[in-house]
Formats: sequence, C-alpha cells, structure tokens
Amino acid sequence: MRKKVTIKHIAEMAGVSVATVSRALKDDPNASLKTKEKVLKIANELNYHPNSLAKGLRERRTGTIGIIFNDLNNPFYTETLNEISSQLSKKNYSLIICPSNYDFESEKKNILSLISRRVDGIIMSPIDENSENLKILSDNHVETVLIDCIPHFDDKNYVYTDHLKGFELAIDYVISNGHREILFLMSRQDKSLVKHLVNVYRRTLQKHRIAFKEELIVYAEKLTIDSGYKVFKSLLTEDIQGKLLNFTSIITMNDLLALGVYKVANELGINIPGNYSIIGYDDIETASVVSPPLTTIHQSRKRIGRESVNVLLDNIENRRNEKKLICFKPYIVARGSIRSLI
Amino acid sequence: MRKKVTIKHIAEMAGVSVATVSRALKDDPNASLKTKEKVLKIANELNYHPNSLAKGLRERRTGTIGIIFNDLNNPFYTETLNEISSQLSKKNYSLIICPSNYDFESEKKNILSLISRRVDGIIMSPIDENSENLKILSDNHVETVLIDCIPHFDDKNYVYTDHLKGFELAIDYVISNGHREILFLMSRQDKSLVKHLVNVYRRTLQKHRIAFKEELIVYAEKLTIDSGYKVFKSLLTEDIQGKLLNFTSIITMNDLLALGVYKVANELGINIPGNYSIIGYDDIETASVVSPPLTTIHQSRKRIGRESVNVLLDNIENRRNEKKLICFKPYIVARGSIRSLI
DNA sequence: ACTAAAATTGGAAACGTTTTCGCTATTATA
DNA sequence: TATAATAGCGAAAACGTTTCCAATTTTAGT
Repeated sequence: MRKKVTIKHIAEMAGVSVATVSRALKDDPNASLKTKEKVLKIANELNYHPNSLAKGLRERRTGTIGIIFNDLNNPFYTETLNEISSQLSKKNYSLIICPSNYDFESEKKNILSLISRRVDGIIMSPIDENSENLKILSDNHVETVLIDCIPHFDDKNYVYTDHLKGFELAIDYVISNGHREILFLMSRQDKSLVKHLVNVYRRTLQKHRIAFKEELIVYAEKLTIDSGYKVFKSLLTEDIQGKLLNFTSIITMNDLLALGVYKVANELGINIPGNYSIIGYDDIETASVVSPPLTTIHQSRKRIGRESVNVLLDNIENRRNEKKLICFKPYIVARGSIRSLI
Repeated sequence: MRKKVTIKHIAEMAGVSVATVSRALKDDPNASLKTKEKVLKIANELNYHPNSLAKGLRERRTGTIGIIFNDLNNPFYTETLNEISSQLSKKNYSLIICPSNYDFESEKKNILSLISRRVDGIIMSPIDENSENLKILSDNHVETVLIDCIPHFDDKNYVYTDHLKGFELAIDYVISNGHREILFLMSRQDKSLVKHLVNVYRRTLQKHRIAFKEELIVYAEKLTIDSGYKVFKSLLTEDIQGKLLNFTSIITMNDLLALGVYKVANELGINIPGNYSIIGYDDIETASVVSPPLTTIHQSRKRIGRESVNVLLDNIENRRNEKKLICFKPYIVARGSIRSLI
C-alpha cells in the first residue's frame, strides 16, 4: 500500500483550503457550487478515495457493524447473515464478521477486537446467554443485539425465536402421531440450549404421561451433518452396553443432524418414515429436497436478520436507549418424515 | 458510544508520557520492566481498549482483509469463507465481508468501500474475470487474490479450480456410461463461466462424435436449489414449443441446481438414475445425503481458502510483488446418480 | 454608494495512536 | 574517578479527516 492522495493534495491543486475541500466533497451547503465542481473534478482526476480511518477517528463512528456468529457452516446462520448483510449494505454500513465456533475464548477475542475497531454496534449469537463475555459488552457500552438465544439481561436487545415453544411443538406433534418412544438427538456444542431442551423434553413427555428415559437423549459432537451421521450410525451398528435402544421416532436439535440420520438410513437401507419417523428443526432449504421431505420446525432467518438490523440501527442512529425484545413464534412444517401410528 | 479511555489518561495516572505508555503497552524493549507493569495495571483498571482507527491511521495498515464473494447462500462460498476466516483469525486479521450477489454495481461499491477502509488486502470471486472493477483494484495497488475464476491479468494472484477441466471430466464420465443425450443445466448468473462452459460442452461432445444440440442447454435464473427446481419442473410439465426434449442425463453447473432437480424428481415420482442420470459440480456436503447420493465433481474449499490467505499474507507481510497462480485439479466423486447404459 | 446581512472561505484544533530525535540518568569501561 | 556507552524517557510531529470560529467576500436593501 503506497502513498495515497489526500484532501490536502486536492486543496493544493484547487487552490483552496482543506476545510473547503472537505465541505465540497460532502456536498455541504456552506460551499459554493463553483468550488464543489472544481474540487470534485480534481478529486476524480487524482483518483481520490477518502480515508475512513481518519474520518472514523474524527467523527467517533465508523459505519461498521460487527457480527459474531457461532458457526458459518450452518445454513441457519449464513442465511441470517445474508439478510443482515443486504440490509446493512442498503444503509451503507460495512460488516466485520467473526465466527466464534462455539468457543468462549474465541468469542472473547472477537468481542475485544470489535471494540478496538470501534464498531458502531454488534449483532451476535452468544454461546451462553449469561457469560462474562457479554458483560464486557455492557462495560463498554456497545450497542448489542443478541439473536438465537434466550433473553437474560435487560441492557441488551434480543431478536429470537422461541425455541422452547418450538421444540414443545415438535414433541407434541410426534406424540400426536402415536409415538411414545422418542429419541432426542442433541449436541452439547450449543451448551446453553441443551440445558433448557432437556427440561422441555421431560416436561412435555410428562404432560402426555409418557415415561422419561435418560438413555433416549443422545449427544452428537457438533451440530453438523457429519456428527449426526456418526452418532446415529454407531447407535445402530454398535449396540452399546449390550442393550439395543427402542424408539420409533427421532427429534433432532437441528436439520443438519437430521440430514446425518438420512445419510445413515440411505446407507443401511433403513426406511424413513417406515422404520423411524424423524422431525428436524430450522427448516433449512435442503429439508424439502431429501426424500421423504423432512418434517421440521420453521424459524425465519429473513425476519431475524431484518429485525436485528432494524433494532440495532434504530438504537444507534437515534441514540435510543430502550432495549427491545422481539420474539418470533416457530411453526411446524409437516412433510413426509413422520409416520402416523394411529 | 461514549467517551473512551485513551493512552493519555493512562499517561496521566501513571505520571509518564504518552510515548512511554505506548511503548509499555506494546512490550517495547525501550521501556523498563517497572513502568511496563505499572502501565499495564492501570490500563486494566481503566478498562482500556486501544483504538484501532488511530493505530491504523498512523501505521498505514489496518490488519483487515476484505472479502467480496458472489453469494453467501452457496455452501461453496461459505465453506471457503470459513476456512479463510479461521486462517486469518490465527494471524489476528479481521475480515470485512461483502456479498456482491453477482451484481456489477454492488461489486464496485464494495471495492470502493474496502479501499476507503484501507484494508491490507482483498480476496474476491470476481463476477467477470475481465471487468472495469478489477482495474480499480490495480489502479489503487491493493493486493488482491482472485478465486474461483479463470486467470486473466498478470498483476493479480489467482487461486482457483480448473473448471474447464472439471466439466470436461463430468461430460466424459457421463458419455463413458453410454449417454448421448445430455442436458446441460446452467445459469447465466455466473456470466463469465457460462461462455466458457458452452465451448467445453460443444468441444467435448465433438470429441466423442456426438451432435451438439443448442436446445439441450437450459438456463436457470440463479445458481440455487429453487431456481433449479423451477426450471426443471417447467421443463418436464409444460412441454415447451410443443416438442418434448429428449435426454437421458443431466449435467448441472453446480450441486444446488442438481438438488433442485432431485426435488422435482421426488415430487413427480421420477426415478434417479432410472429415468434420468445426473451429475453435479462442487461436491457440497448434502450431495452425499440425498438418495441416491449425487455423483459430482469435487473442488476443495479448504485448500482454496487456505492457499488464498497464504498467498495474500505472504505478499502483504513480505512486501513481495511476484504474483502467484495456484490451480487445483478437480476430480470426480462417483456415487449413485449415474446409470450405466452399457 | 453605504451599510447590513448572507454566503464562502481559511486557520487551527481535535480525534488517538506511533515513532523519531534528543535529553537525562544510569551503568560499564578504562 | 573520569569517560564512554547505554537504558529509559519526553516532546513533538505525523497519519487524514471534520468542524468551530473568525475573517473575508459577495449580495441585497436603502
């Protein structure tokens, strides 16, 4: 990166002061039309590009939003990201993106980096809804929207789907189709959600007077297709502890895990929903292309993305201080992967 | 964003000059151990976070890399992005991401924004390998790595997969399985690749002495599952111009389009590969979970991501000026979606 | 033509760092 | 003990903007 042309060079060429150039370039009413034209012409000739660092330093705002997401290989996050990015781009904000990979240290590092870069705001999916890391944000008064988590602080904005409701919906649906042995495939990668879901699972079974069996909760390593594949395959092939698990249906923590199950089924010649019924969560696009199409719980990435930037920019640009809580209700998308036993 | 503590405040508290604080904080050998400890302690107490803007302004480097990618809904790009991001994070670079959505104006806007933000380098998938936009980068001497395209300039680095070879491989493979009526499903969204692929298709057919039929090239609107679904469905249901197309196999420009075809097949009860054989391109993860698993051409996102940051950082940090050309050879992953007619 | 008001302009400070250069203590060398 | 070398520090400039304030020029009003 070599020497760049600055406002100073333009000023010299135009025979005016830097102050005037600055005004001319930003189309300030306090600059005459004549100088505006002259300055603009010279700026173009010199191939001038304003230095955002200097601007940001002086103005104490950068026009940059930071994003910290758990996992960019998960379509849920990338689709949300996409919507966020297109909304922000319309308003001329840039986007610094940091994947945390569900790692606290990495999350912390990212937060500190964004603070140093003086982003105007942060949208993030926190690893845990109550962690030290979030306190750092509060201490530094950075405007934050938390997504995809359960509200916990009242000095932060939340835009989220009610997962507790969503999973209850899923379990209800499976049960209403006559299933009573329901495998729940989770992953401890999402540390905080797991705790809640175990409760939801237990409570919902109880509601229907079905016995809760610890061993029907199974953990994949990560929330990926491959992890789902591995754990389900070993579940079916190595029969652990000498006893085979009994279940007629499967609920997965997200669609990726469900796709892992599909992959196993294909390989082993297992029929869905003949042998096992299955329901996913998220409603990613591929859910509708596999065969049979996957029944799942839908949460809208578009709306989460859109609302989170709305809330964020509203607070930033109007210096508001009320914190918002926006909750979306998930709904079920019934397709072909649940067999009725009734 | 309110008042922040600066190096100046620390200096006052510690009773030293700002120069000393600066040195102490960066562990400069020209600062005594005693002052280092004192300064560090105060910095922590005051909750100090260095201002990257000021630092960048002064140092003429920002520790930021810009990424301009066509489409963040495409797993090919997000997986590449993931690898890039984890490599960069290791070296403490930040990442500004800009989706161009295959739109020239948007690409241009992104480039200008990144230049203004004084990124240290750019990794981008250009919409066209020979566009005005790329000249802007040259004019401003910003270190650039172009990925996923065909090399064209010699003042830029390229890290890419040889798609021409890749598609030839695909066509050869289909033909070697006895197919002679091959539908090619493309999308003009990737403007520049289409031109080349039409030639590859034509040439490869010729090599095998098979007649080229214009009407067997079909265009989806975008490179997405949904676009593939729509165009293939209308191809099968509305029989256009009164004549039904005759083909036994399909080549798609990427796996997403192929998944669209799968979706149609599921809906209409069409058997793959019984009724139609199909081969995709990219080898995204879902290719292996659909049924039958999709035969496709593999290109490695990991390697592209890794090499592009290697090349970029090497050039930036060592002020090199030789431009590199790194080409990966794609290979075929034979699964179950091609039926042999022989 | 003379004054008052309005429109343009320029000077300079400020944003928060890093770094060069020179100065003062301190230590090592003879 | 005198001198040379070195370690540690501070002052100030620089990075490239924006903006306040004051100065100047232009325009309008009589």
